[in-house]
Amino acid sequence: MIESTLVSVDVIVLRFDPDARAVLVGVASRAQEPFAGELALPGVLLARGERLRDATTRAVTGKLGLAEESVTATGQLTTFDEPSRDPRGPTLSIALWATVTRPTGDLAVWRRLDDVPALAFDHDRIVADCRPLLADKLWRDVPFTAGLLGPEFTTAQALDVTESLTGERPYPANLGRTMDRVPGLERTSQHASALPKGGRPPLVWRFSAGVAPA
Amino acid sequence: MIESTLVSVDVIVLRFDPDARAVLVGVASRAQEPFAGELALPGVLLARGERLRDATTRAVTGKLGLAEESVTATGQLTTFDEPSRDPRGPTLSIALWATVTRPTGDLAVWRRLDDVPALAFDHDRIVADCRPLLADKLWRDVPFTAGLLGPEFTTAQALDVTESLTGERPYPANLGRTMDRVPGLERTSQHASALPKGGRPPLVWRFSAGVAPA
DNA sequence: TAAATAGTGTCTCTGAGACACTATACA
DNA sequence: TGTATAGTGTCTCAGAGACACTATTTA
Repeated sequence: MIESTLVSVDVIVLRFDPDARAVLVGVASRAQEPFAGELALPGVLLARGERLRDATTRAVTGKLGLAEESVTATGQLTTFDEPSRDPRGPTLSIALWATVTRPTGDLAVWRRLDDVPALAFDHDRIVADCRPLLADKLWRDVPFTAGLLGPEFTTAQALDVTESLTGERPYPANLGRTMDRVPGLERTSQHASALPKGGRPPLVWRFSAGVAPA
Repeated sequence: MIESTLVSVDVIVLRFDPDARAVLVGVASRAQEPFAGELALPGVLLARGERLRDATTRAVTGKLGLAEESVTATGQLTTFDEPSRDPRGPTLSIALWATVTRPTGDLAVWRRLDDVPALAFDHDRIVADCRPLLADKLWRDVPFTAGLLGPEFTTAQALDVTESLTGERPYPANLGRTMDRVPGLERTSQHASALPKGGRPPLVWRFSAGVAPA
């Protein structure tokens, strides 16, 4: 019988912060060696028979201190198999994404996706390699998009999220046409509450019931 | 210490057969229980510290009986985590692709990608879920494309491969423009040898040295 | 010359990008 | 009325798709 590899699950936890007008990544200070005290992506060892989705939730709740209900969507990215990535020995790392709602009283350090600090293990590489994959999901992967933006949002917020993920801010008219083609997303005629600094109140976009997160 | 999950690697082995004018998948009859005698994708358990690339080669050589040199390119697809997928107990399955050259004296059963027979485990599902991912790689993932078609090929062969993977046969002129934009692929002015049934001899496309498989 | 195959020129349609212009709020 | 924000109409350009037409071989 072959001795099997350990499998860890490392999660890129994303959240849109309307005040910061940016997508944030949740990382946490490591409690134990190796890399104690350094920032790292939340990760756990996959238990025998455990689903990836469950391990993702376990990492987000256990390492970032978020409530289970705040996880709005999850999914796979890629697998990293460099044997020396963990000094304790060879482990496979399955990279996953999770979108979460604004947390209350969590342990996480939230940093802008375009300004992620140095992380432990090979987590810098995981973030770098997975960023294009995440950017590609926006407006194409409906659960990802709905999980990130929530059931209702304005065009300006959609612009902010797009800029955070792709690095480029599209023209509003063009983004509007992109959104018109997203299944389950509809342009409402409802106006959002007025802005603090004046200006025309924005219209609201809404994901229909089957698609929107709880 | 958490008891860790077993990780298996299941490979979708692809090869272009110019005579059949189609992309073929290599499967093999299982030698042992469970599912002894049934066809299955070549797969192995990932050893501790083993790279995915090495496990892929091991599966292709061990289960299909191909030479190591016939593997021209490999890559990741997705991970399947359904706990009941293997009756022996919960295992994670990492699906990978490999492209190979025409084998000599192998154990494999080669079937057209559009006519894959019923397979053991959840391999039907793996093939079904991964087909769109494979189709998406053609002309976009250069190692995949070069591995499948080899260093030199004709437009007609490119049409056959495209039809096998996507289900639709493009117009030659349009496919030519797609290929013009593939980095490392060049349209030569060299004619292939004349055809058995008459007709204009086709031009040859060539992958440049750094890109083409050995 | 007919049949079979290969290759090209070009029209159309769609979607991304760019930008000027219009609309609606607060001070 | 000025400033700040939001939203729209439309031009342009690139790429996908479609197709008619031309080219080169064998029988």
